[in-house]
Amino acid sequence: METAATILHADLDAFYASVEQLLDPSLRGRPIAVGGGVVLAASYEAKAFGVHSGMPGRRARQLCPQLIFVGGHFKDYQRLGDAAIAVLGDFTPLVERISIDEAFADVAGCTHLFGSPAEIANSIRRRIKEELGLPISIGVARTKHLAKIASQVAKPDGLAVVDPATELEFLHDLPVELVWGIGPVTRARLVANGVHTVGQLARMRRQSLARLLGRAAGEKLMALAWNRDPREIQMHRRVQSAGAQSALGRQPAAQRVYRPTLRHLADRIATRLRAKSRPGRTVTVRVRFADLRSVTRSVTLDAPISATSILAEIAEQLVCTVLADFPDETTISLLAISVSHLEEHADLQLEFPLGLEDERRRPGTKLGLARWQADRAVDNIRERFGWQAIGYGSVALELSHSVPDDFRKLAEKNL
DNA sequence: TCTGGGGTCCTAGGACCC
DNA sequence: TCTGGGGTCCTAGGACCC
Repeated sequence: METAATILHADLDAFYASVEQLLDPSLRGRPIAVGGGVVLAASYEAKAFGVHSGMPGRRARQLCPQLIFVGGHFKDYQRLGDAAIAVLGDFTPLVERISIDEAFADVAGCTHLFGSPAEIANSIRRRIKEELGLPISIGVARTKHLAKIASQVAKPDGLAVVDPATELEFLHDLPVELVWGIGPVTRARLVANGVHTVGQLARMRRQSLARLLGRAAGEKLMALAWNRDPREIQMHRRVQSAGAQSALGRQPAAQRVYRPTLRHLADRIATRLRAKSRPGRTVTVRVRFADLRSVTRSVTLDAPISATSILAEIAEQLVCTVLADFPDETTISLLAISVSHLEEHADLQLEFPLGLEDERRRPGTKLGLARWQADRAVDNIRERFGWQAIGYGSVALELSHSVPDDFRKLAEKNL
């Protein structure tokens, strides 16, 4: 007996743009883009002109002269995104949120209460439309992978249910790039080998696929092409890393440029790590040069850290090694810091000896305890008076950013 | 004319240990 | 002297996703 199709994938349509059109009715039916220097989201009317997220604002205006740019109501995005996901939670606790506007749910255990999966999906869509005023597309299938594909096929504002009896016919007619994990590079490789559809992918020989894409990737894609997706709904996922980055345009590779930027990035990351008591052991920096090539350097410490100044200093050392390795590169266009190997500390007190331990291994720096206390003081002041109330000495709070900090926060996952 | 910022996972080589 | 296997961790790079 085959399993029933009980996995839902729900995806709010053009989410940020839809919220803007909800808040300001004069924007409805018109091409709009959230953002300015860069497009953060585009309405369907704008997408029809080829406008998409990540696109430079100038380019978008060229493609669509009547495009309306709106600043963005980030608090409302968070509020409405949370509310939409909460509607799913009214039907089943088995909800896995993927991002602010997207989630999986397994309704196998609640069909006796609310009807078939298709009926549940319809109820969810109706409620989100009536209560929040937002369009949402839902795919229903036997696996997460196929449910996600179905929701993409259903867009905009639609429902697609894939009957297990005919799922392979449905899947095999689709273009390969709809498969999760096939991006531009992999698609190009497949197309170069005459593989355009999921069906053609499914009929490839394992050896050919492994040669083309590597063994693990090949096996994974072959499984998905036959709709063998073993992934289950995961309600609570722990995040593996926390990072921040800043595009710089074109700046000289000089300390007066990278020091304040790294301080700012380290400040943002370390504050999050301390707030969740999740210090990390591995620090990675990425330096992107003017030609968009990027280089990474990382170091894994004996003990986890979450102190702003320590993170900033390690990051600066790593950036120095990059610049020393590439002496001909005099212009940088982006700096990034990421902290991984995150540990879990129930109590921040545990980091006391670790700060001292770090001190022991890196003699000549200031006392770790003092740094820890300084961070706690800054955290406390910010908790009471806001982020801008206080900063570290050489951190440039007034750094100009192409993307507002409020938008960045939306993308942060809970540690 | 150069895509911003937050993430995940995989690969391959080398160090090191048994 | 040359040969071998297996496992873990670290590092650098790359593809992909939202």
